[in-house]
Amino acid sequence: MATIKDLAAKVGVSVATVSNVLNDKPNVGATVRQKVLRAAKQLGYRPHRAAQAMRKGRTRAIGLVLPDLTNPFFPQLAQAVENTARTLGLLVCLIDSQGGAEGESDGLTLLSQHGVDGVIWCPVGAHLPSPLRTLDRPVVLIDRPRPGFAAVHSNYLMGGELLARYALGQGHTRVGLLSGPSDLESAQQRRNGFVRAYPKRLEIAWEVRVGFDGVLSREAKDTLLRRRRATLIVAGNDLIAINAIHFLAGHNVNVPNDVSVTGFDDISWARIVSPRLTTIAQPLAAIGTRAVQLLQERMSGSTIPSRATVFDVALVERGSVKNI
Amino acid sequence: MATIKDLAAKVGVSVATVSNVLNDKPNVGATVRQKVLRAAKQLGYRPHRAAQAMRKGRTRAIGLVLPDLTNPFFPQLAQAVENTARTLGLLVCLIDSQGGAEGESDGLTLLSQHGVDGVIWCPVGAHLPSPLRTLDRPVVLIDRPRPGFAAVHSNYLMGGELLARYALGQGHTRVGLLSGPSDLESAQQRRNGFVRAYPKRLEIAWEVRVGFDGVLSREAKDTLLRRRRATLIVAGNDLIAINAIHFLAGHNVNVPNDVSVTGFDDISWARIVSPRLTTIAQPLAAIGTRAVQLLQERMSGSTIPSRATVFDVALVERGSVKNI
DNA sequence: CCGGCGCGGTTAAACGTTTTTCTCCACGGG
DNA sequence: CCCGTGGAGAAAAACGTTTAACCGCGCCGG
Repeated sequence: MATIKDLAAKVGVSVATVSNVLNDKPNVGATVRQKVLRAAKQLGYRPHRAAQAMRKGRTRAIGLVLPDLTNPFFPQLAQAVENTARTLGLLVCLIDSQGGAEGESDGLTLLSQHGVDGVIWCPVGAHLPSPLRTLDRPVVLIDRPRPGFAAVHSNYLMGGELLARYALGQGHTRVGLLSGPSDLESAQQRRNGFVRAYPKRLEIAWEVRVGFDGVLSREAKDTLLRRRRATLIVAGNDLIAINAIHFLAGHNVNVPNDVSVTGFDDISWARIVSPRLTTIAQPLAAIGTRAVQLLQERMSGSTIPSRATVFDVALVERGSVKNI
Repeated sequence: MATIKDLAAKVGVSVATVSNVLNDKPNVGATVRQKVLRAAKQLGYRPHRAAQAMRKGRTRAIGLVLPDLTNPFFPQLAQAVENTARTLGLLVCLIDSQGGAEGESDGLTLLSQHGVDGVIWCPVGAHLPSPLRTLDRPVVLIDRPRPGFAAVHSNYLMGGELLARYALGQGHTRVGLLSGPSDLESAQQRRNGFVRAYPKRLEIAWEVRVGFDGVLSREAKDTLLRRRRATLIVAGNDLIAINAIHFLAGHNVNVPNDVSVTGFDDISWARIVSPRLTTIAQPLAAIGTRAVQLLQERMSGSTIPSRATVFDVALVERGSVKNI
C-alpha cells in the first residue's frame, strides 16, 4: 500500500505538504498541489484509515444496532442505512442483539471500542445500556423514539388514525386490540392514535399486549378464540397480525370472513401471506436514509437541534378486512 | 479514556511492561502482572483499537458482503455471522451490494480501506471484483462456492437428489425446471443433483433459467402457463417457487391441485405462504457460524488447507406437492 | 574467577497520519 | 534601508500501541 511518505518522496516534497493538499488545506502552491494529486492517483493512494482515526479521533464508521435481523422489518432499514452510508463514505458496523438487552450492551461496547463516529440504534426495550454513557458519540434512534434522543420514525399516531377511519368506513365498530408492548413509545402511539380517533363510535371490546416479535402469549390466544363479538382485530404490527391469522386458521376461523385483521409496518410478508394483509406502510427506505443523514449532521458537530423527523404513513388496502 | 500510559504511571512501571502483560507476553513478574491487571480493571482500560490496528495491522473487524438483505435468505445468515463474530470479539462491517457488481466493488474497496482482517462474501455473479486483488486478506465464500476459494455452503447435489427421490415417491415423473442462473455453481448443482439422480425415470419436460431474486422472465411466465403436462415444477430456490405460485394463482391454476411446486432454501417465507412450501432446508445459522470460524482460522495464519465445508440438507415436506 | 545466560524489566523506534511550530524568502511600506 | 508581513513549504511532535533492542543482575558451569 502506498503511503503518504511515498507520495512525498515521489514528488520531492515533505509529507506535511502532501497531507495538506490531500485535505485541501491552504498554504500550498497550485503547481505542487497538482503534482501531488497526480502522484496520488498514479500510485493508487488510499489513506490508511487506522492512522487517520488515531490522529483525528474519527473512524468514518458508524454502528447500526438492531434487535433482530430475522424480523422482516429490519432488513429494509439496514439496507437503506448501509447504502446511504456508503455513498457518504461511511462504513456500517452491524450489531444484531437478538432481542436481548445484554447483546445490545455487548454490541455497544464493541462499537465504542472500535471508536465508531456515531450509532443508529433501534432500542429493544425501555432501559438505557450502560455502554451508552461512556460512548461519547452522537446517537440517533430509529423507528423507536425516546425522550432526549434524536430520532427518525413514522407518524404512528397518524397510522392509528388512518386505521380507525378505515375500520369505521368498512363498517366495523367493535374491535379487539393486539397491541405491542406498552413500554415502547412506538407501540403506544399506534394504539392511542387508533383508540382516541373516534372514542364514541369505536368500541374497544378487549385489549391484550404482545411483543413486537409477534409471538402470542397464552392470554392472547385465549382472547383470540373468544373474541367477544369483535369484528376486527387491530394488531400492533404485521408480525403479530400474521401470527394471529395463522393461529386463527388453525382453529378454523377464517380471515377475513369470520373476523378481520389489520397490521402495521407493511413488511414483505404482508404481501405474500394469505389473505394479503391490509396494513399501514412506513417509508422504510426513507427512514433509514434520513437516519444516516441526521447522524452525519450531528457527527459534523452541527448543534442544530433537529431533534426528530417523522414520516407520514399510508394505509395499504389488501384482503384481510371485510366490509360488513 | 484511560491509556496504557496512565496504567504505567499508576503502577509505576514502563508502558512496554504494561503492554506485555496485556498481551500475555513472558518476561514479566507475577506481582507486577497482578498490579497491572488490577489497575487496568480499576481504570476500566480498553485498548484503543485504532492504535492497535496501526501497529499490528489487525483490526479485529471483518467484512460481510451480501447481495441483498431484503432477500429473506440473507438475514439469518447475517445474524449468525454477526453473533458468532461478536463472541470472538470481532466486529462485522456490512455491505449490501443491492445485487449490483459495482456496489460489490465499492463495498470491497471500502472494507479494504478500513483494513478489515478478512471478509465473508456471497458473490453476486461469476466475475472477480478488482478490489479483491489489492485486498490482501483471507476471504471465505458463503453459500456460493467458487473454484480457488475457501467456502462454506450446503450440499446442493444432495438437495437435488432428495427432491428427485421425493418427486418419484409422490408419483411425479414429468417435471419442469425453473433453475437458477447457470453461472452460479450453487444453482447448477441443485439442478444437476436433481436431473442426474434418476435420469431414466424422471423426465425433464422443459427448463428455463431465472435469477435467484425470483423475478420471472417473460419466457418463464409463458412456460409456466403452458407447462406441457409437467406435474411438478422444481424451482431453483424458494423465492422463485413463491413467485411462480403467485403467478399461477393469478391465472387460476392452483398449487398443488393443478400442479405441484418445490423450492430450495427454506427461507422464512416458505412457512407463511400458502400453500406452505415443500422445500430443502439449509442449516443457515450453522453456515454463518462456520464461515466466521473458518475465516478466523485463516486470519490466524493457519495454512491448513481446509478448503470448503459443506453441510447436509434436509427435505421439509409441507403442502405444495400433491401425491398423484 | 570469568563468561554466558536467563530473568525482569526499560528505552526507543516504529506504524501513517495530522497539526503545530518553525524557517525561509520575497515584497511592500515607512 | 529596515522592518513587518504573509505565503510556501519543512521539521517535528503527537496520537496509543507493539516490539526489537538493550541492560543490569544473579547464577551456574567450567
